[in-house]
Amino acid sequence: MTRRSRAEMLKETRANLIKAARSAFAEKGYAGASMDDLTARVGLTRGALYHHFGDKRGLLAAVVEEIDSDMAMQAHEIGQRQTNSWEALMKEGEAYIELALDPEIQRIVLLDGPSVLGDPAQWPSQNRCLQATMTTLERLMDESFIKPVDIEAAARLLNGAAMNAALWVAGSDTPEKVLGRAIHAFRQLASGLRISPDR
Amino acid sequence: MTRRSRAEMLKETRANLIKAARSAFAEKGYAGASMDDLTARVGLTRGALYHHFGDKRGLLAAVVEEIDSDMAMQAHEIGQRQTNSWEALMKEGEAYIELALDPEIQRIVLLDGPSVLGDPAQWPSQNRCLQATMTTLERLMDESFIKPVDIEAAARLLNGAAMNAALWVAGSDTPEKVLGRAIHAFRQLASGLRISPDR
DNA sequence: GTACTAACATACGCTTTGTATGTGAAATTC
DNA sequence: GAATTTCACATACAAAGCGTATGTTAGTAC
Repeated sequence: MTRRSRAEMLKETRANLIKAARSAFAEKGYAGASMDDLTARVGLTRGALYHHFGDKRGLLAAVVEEIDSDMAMQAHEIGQRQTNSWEALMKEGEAYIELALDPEIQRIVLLDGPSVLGDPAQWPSQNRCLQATMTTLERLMDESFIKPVDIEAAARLLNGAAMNAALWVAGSDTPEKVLGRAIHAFRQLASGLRISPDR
Repeated sequence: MTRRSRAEMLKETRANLIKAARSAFAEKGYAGASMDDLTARVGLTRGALYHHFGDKRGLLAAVVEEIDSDMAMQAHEIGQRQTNSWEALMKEGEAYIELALDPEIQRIVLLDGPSVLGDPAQWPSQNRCLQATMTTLERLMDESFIKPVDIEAAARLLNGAAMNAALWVAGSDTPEKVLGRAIHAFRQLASGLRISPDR
């Protein structure tokens, strides 16, 4: 029998709303997205939304959490594929920059997110991207690849640089070209953390 | 006679509106600030606002331009006070971080600005902070203090790092302590651009 | 002094948000 | 297995805010 349990339907509704919100927020921006339209598009009304997420902000928080999680996973996985620890950090940073080329991520996480939810570093999702970078940095320090740095501070600045680079790339007329320049500069900056003054 | 010319009154009205907007946006955030309240506080109605700035966004743009200008001036001036070119860049960066501790700058320029007006680097004000950093970097390159880097790319990432650091500092429980950590990390990252592998 | 324009004020409609209340079906209790 | 509670929504309502269209008044040009 195709009968779905109540819990299953609940999860599906939540997922549907979040999915719709992702595209709506990405297209119209947070302020421009109408909750009536959003919910109607998945065959519901605002009643469902306020039941599940409390308010419009709550929905954005859920969306951001999901995207943030995705980003951290992908970037960290790419980093893990590297054998060289230093390259792992570099590729991870590059991955953030490239991931942020996605308009959805741009608009929702980089632009509207901070405005509505405040400093990303203090999001309930604890900014998994930051966590991932910190983990990588710790490993580098253990292996004496980098100077004894303040891990959190370094991770924050590195991430900030990467995110800003992403905005730059995405906003440019020739993203492909600018991407290369951004990545190169990222590597140069990061090299400031290394022990051996890289080549 | 205390008679003011028409042009003077116009300028004064604009200035009054911008001033009121600065505090209103800083306090309530862009979305939360009511244009009715805002204009009433300086003895006007929304009519004046829409006449001078077109719409709410236009007012924010004007406010951001003013603040951005102030920031760049102050930071650059601090940089110019240094005799050592490298220290100039460092102090300039530190100045940005410290300036951004001002809640007004935080909320308006770092959080709401990008959300409403888009990527700061593409603001009509051309982001004077970025321009200032680029100027300083160029000088450093001429004097062979730093490697031959992509000036724009380096400036963008540096600024991004600084701004992110500022958010971190401001959001922390012990801003004074965190400020030191942020500045130190900033210097370490920036050293990646130097030719001599600083001490 | 007449015509025009700049600098506002007033009035209105539309959209949107949040909340308060209703409802039916499933789950629980006994 | 009937009664009751609870969940997952829908509906209705009130309030606020934005933008626009339309006055209105004071200065300016000629």
